[in-house]
Amino acid sequence: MPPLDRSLIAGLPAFAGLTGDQLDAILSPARSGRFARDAEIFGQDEEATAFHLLLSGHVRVVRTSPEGHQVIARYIAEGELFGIAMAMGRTTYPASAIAAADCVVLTWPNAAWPDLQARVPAFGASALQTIGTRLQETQATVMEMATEQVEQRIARAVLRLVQQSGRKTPDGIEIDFPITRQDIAEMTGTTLHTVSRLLSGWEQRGLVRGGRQKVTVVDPHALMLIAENRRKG
Amino acid sequence: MPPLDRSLIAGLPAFAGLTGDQLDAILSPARSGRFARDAEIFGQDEEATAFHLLLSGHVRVVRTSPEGHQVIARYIAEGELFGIAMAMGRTTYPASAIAAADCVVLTWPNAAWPDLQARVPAFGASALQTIGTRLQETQATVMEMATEQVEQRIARAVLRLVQQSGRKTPDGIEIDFPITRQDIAEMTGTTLHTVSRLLSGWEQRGLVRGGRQKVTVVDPHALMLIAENRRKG
DNA sequence: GCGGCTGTTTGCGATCGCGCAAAGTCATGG
DNA sequence: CCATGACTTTGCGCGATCGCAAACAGCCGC
Repeated sequence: MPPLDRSLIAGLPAFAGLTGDQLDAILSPARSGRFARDAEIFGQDEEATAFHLLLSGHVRVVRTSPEGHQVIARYIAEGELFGIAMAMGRTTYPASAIAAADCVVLTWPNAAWPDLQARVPAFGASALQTIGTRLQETQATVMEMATEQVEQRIARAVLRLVQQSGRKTPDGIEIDFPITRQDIAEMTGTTLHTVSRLLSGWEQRGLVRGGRQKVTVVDPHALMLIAENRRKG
Repeated sequence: MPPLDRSLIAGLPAFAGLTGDQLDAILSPARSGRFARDAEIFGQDEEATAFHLLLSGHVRVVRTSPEGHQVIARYIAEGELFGIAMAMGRTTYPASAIAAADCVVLTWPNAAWPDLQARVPAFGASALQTIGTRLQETQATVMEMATEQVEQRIARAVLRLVQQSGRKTPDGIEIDFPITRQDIAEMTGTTLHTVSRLLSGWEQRGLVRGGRQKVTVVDPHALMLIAENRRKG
């Protein structure tokens, strides 16, 4: 494996303020790998042998129920840790991680964790914070699913995607990795039919532009209004 | 404040295998407090100044949306940590904690965290694991809300409550703190009317026995069947 | 350039669960 | 012992969303 350069991670918020030595300590047990789109980085219920950081690309974290239903727990953006099941005492991954686009991933064997945490305490803190933030976000998702209409949830999901991975185009802001209606349905707990219908409606009203595996937001403000549109309560 | 005795926490799984000195180190910055039923232990969006451990009683963790909707994120059982927002870098509590029954709570000021973690590394690991487990559970909740019918979700919620806080009675296993239909609705993302209807139905079929702020499970196995009853997929 | 595949759109009927409304019923305090 | 309030039950109608089915459309490889 080639030696990894600290410039790979020096700019990441997770490692802000670390010394060069610390960066090297972090990188020395790491390996980097490439994953083509749709490749599985790790699978649900597989033995959790490593944890990961996404250098470039997009990763979809998917949970599959015993009945075969899939739910997209989240998309991982560049610079984020993922697959840190082991940090919380699990021996298997609770979800699968799929490359939503071509990816470059840093991987550490779990065995490196104690030493890393000892040598770079900020790394452990970063992991704790990552998990904590996700807990928050996941609970926010629960609230949405409990209290909001499908249209609001989809609006929120699209806005989140655009915010996380938006790319400006002449038409508006588009999500810069391929995403299907089915994917959006699996993020919001609905069906691709309903997503398609809603998006079509928005497109007719000029809020978004659709396309094959593509969504472009033309009028984010209008989407925000839809997301906030209270009904119950 | 009275000196706290290590026997308070010596038996808790979170502190298994610690020495007496470590237990004392953990307890020395802690204070204990009592909360009557329905008292607020901390409130959502309040400044997070402390973290807590439930010694006895039951605590309900509630999130309220800007529109005023309430969702019960979880019930805290005896021996569990809660309100550890600060560990993940937050300055305010993301939810309220209400005593669902009379409670005894240990409280540590946030300032004690770094020292504790240094002196008793297992304490930090315990916190990380607690958060990790909750993330798992919360994601499981998202899956349920995305893929299951209301009846299944209620069955699951009741089973979880019974498992966590069940008490045997001649009639069956009852939840050993007061819980309303409204509470169950807020756990499962539905309305108290629907919960009431479903529970009435179950009662007629002899699966449960209802009562004012009380649910007794007569036939857990049948409830499990309902919970697993696949429909979609 | 042409299948064939994958993803998208749309119609329609069924239904689950909600919202509203009103009537019980149990516990508590005066 | 009764009044009061909190909790629960139940009926009814409606609407959002699903499930099924079928037609369409962009993209890839041959």
